[in-house]
Amino acid sequence: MLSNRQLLILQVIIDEFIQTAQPIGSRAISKKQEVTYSPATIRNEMADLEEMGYIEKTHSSSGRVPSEKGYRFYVDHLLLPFHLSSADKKIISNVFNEDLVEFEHVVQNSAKVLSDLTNYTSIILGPKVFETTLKQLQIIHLSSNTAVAILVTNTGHVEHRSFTIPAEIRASDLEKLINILNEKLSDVPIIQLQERLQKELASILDKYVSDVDTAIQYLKGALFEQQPANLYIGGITNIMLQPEFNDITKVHSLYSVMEKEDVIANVLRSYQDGIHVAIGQENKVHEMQECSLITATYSLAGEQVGTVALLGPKRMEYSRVISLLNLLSTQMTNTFHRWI
Amino acid sequence: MLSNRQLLILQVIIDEFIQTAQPIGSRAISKKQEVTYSPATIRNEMADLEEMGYIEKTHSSSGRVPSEKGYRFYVDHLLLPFHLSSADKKIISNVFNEDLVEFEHVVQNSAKVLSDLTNYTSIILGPKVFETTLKQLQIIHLSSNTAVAILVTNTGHVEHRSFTIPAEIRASDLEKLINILNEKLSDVPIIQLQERLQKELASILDKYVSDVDTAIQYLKGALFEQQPANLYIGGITNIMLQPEFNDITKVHSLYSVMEKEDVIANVLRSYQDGIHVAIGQENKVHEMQECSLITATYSLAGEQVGTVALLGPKRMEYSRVISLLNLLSTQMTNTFHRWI
DNA sequence: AATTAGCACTCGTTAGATAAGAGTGCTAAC
DNA sequence: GTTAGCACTCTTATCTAACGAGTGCTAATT
Repeated sequence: MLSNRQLLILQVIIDEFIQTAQPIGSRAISKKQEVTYSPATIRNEMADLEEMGYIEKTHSSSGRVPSEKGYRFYVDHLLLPFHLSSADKKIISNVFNEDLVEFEHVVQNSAKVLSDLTNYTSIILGPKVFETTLKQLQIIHLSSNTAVAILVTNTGHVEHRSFTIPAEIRASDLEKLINILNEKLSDVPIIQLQERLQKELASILDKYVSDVDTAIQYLKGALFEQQPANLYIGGITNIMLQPEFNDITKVHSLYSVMEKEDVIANVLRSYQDGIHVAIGQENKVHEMQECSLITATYSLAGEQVGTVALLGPKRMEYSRVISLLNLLSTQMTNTFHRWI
Repeated sequence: MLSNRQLLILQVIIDEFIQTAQPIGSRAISKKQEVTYSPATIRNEMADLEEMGYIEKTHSSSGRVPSEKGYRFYVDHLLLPFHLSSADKKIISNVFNEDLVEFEHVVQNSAKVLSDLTNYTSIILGPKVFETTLKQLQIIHLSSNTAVAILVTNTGHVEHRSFTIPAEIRASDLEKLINILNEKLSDVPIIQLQERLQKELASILDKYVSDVDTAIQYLKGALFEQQPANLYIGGITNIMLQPEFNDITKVHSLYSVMEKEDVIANVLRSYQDGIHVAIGQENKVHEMQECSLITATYSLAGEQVGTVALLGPKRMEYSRVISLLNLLSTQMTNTFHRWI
């Protein structure tokens, strides 16, 4: 469909625009080493490329700018394998060489490193606690009527909730309840906990514990209400360095949506296995339609548990970013695998 | 020093500027109900106020704008007691009527409510874990050589760290260690934990546990390294709504410093008991010198444990904000007191 | 037949000029 | 002591002209 010359010109336009954020003119293209044609020839090809929708003008006599279709084609067909510098590789692997190993910790550091390396904004969706299994459940009394419930998973993740113990539940009953639960529910996937609590265990517990319904109700309330989204955002200010975001209203609308952790978490969750690139309007969240979002998933025991993403202008360094995400998600998967 | 008329005019200028963000002219002041003088008279007084440094011109024939000295005088001498609307009061007290009581939870909600009510950015420094006491210490094994250490305080705060257990420590020793620690260290202030661990307990533990040094070393590493700052920021995008921040570079520099949690935490910690107002250059952090920061502290058992703050333009609604902070910090203190 | 040089044309950007308007300082009158 | 009046200053908005980067088209060249 596209001639080799058109491919070359499209590639040059996008590469150049990614660097400069300025419309590219025929003269500038002609001057590039790999291009051997005169500006006039290039103008003809550019007119064709524009007709096909791969590039656009900002006004009638301006140079050309990639369209979203252009970026899409570039990402799908023109991406050259990018060789990460050994410095970059080292910085990333350093994240995984720390001694105190913990999901949250690794994830947070990864977010920071990723945003520092790219000057984009990194978003990491932490492991879904639901897909891990229960290691231990504990209730620790703070005073006569308050306590904190702690849930530890096999991945070292800790969830906790404080709650007030209603007068009608006896402390000894709560103790018994927890003992039984630990015995019965150890290594059960978190996602099944609620169901198991209700269905299988109610009858058993009934024998030992009085007023089991209320107790379970409170336990559920304590443990499952308001699961936090587990989202880490790094380098959020980087977006303001991009020339396409020197308009405060654009930054404001983007930042407002970034504050809504549940919205962002849902966006990331909607991308499964592998690397995904959403360019501009391809993003469903309206406020992100001036941006590109690149996501990669990481896994634990073969099960995909989280997402690493980078948010930047449509004019992103796709090649480098994809390589970085690839490396990082692989390393995360490897590291977490070792822990089980 | 200042005549009543000058006080009145200064008050009107600042009140008006806080609302409009526009320089105030003599004509506008004269039109105010409470002012009975002609523009010419007011111009004379304004010239005097300017000479004394309370107000400034933006250019030679502009209206006047409060100087930082003016704001300082306003805050110190002209602040009228502000009557919060009952709606505001209700919104705040609702934060404390939730059932699931927990420091983090209350603090986070407070930050959100505060920024929503004011349209400024709220910053809350969570309770210093050091000033609370240990309730329980736990080690939960994840696998043969990894575990998570959990520390619960009397305030329902939970700290946790994952760590790898070195080969030279026996699991049974770790168990014994924890048992002894729980027995001996219950209700000890967290801040003293490290010291007590090292000095008083080493000898006792020595009898029961082999290679106690290594074990303690690892425990300390797991518990005390990298204490997170415990900082909650709400409504960070609100700053962009202020006309003085429609320059992207200003927003960027401010946001960059807001990302450095340790810097912000130190700033807040530097203000003790009561309400403090830092206006513009009075802020030590350079990036905040276009802003005003108002802080209030809250206490637990008579001990000040955290700080609530609002960051906005110098042109802040000081009166309302101070009332809100007062109410909120009092409520926090009361609520937390009840929990002990 | 493909490529390129040449040229008229378009449009955004910048600089300067002008006018309007808001506000001041000062003087003289009240 | 207060105020009306007026000349003056400075900002802002609008307009115009010149400039330049880049295009599209045509005709010449390879």
